[in-house]
Amino acid sequence: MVFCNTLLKWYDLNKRELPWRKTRDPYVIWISEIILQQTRVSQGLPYFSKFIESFPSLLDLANAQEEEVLKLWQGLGYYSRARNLHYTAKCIAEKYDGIFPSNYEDILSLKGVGNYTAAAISSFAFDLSLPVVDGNVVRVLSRIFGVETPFESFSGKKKFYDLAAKLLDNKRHSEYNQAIMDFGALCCTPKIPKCESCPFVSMCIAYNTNNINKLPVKLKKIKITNRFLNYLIINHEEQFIFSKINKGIWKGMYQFPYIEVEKKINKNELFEEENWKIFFCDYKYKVIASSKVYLHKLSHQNIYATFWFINVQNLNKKNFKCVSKQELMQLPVPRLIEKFINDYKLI
DNA sequence: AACCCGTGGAG
DNA sequence: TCTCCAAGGGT
Repeated sequence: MVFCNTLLKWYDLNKRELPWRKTRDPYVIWISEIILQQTRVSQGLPYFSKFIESFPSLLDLANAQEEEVLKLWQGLGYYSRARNLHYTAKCIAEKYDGIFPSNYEDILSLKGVGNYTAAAISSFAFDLSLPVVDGNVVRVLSRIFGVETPFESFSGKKKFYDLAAKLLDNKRHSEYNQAIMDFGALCCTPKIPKCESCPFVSMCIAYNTNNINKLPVKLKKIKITNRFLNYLIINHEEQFIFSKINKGIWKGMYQFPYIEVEKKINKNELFEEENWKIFFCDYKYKVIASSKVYLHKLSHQNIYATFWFINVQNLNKKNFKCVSKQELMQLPVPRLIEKFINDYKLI
């Protein structure tokens, strides 16, 4: 009880003005929560504005094409969020008659909505008494209450959810949930937290045992693989070969055809690659130039990408999807492709 | 359970 | 340059 009173007092003085806090429209709150998954407010804010402007209501989103949604998401990353968002909008339009579900179980069942997001929507839009447990909450609770169990583990999840539920204010749930996340984002930050102005220093176990930098305990060490992609920039009769990606992390977006190789190789080795030969089989082609090597760092991959400018004399355009510069600009592309296009002023 | 998924900013 | 990681979720 002392905890939530202190927290709410801090919030009254320090809270951020954020556009999605001005509404109780579950659609708008849902959009904001999906955008903010693993994403900083400063990065997500402009996307939120664009998104709501383009799709003011759930039915606007449901009636859109997936490509439009991905185009608006371009540059934000984790593109499955955009695909799931669109899928779920259509699902709500059909299954729930366009009315956003108002109970926790139904909200949780939506694709792209997990424990955190379901609790957030339930709390912020419908004032249900559910604690949110996100990265901020885990960090704040682990430090103040000295919880050393990693949140990723099963027992860790139970500990943090139990503790969060116990601390939840029984009147101002929604504000309490906003407060603890703002507190984590502004005061109890991952690096160099502002302990000198923290209202919980006297009771904070991490602070008083000099363990601020050790909490929260995290398990996962992700493994990063290197990939070597050679994109083929084939401009034929004012059009580029440019096709839709049908699987993987960039599914639904577009890119140039590419030849992937196992390791860093030189030009002559590349031209002797089996996949290179298969791609160009009967074509008369000439390699005009190549780009620098782009290093594109993803969460699980380092992509080393080279773009090869190639002229093909006898290209059979029926075998490829070709688009004009104007069409290309309208299509959703991963950041890597966008950077290349900008660098070479293809558009 | 363990591993997968983007991008950019801070330090 | 390098590491960490941010309003997590799906498989």
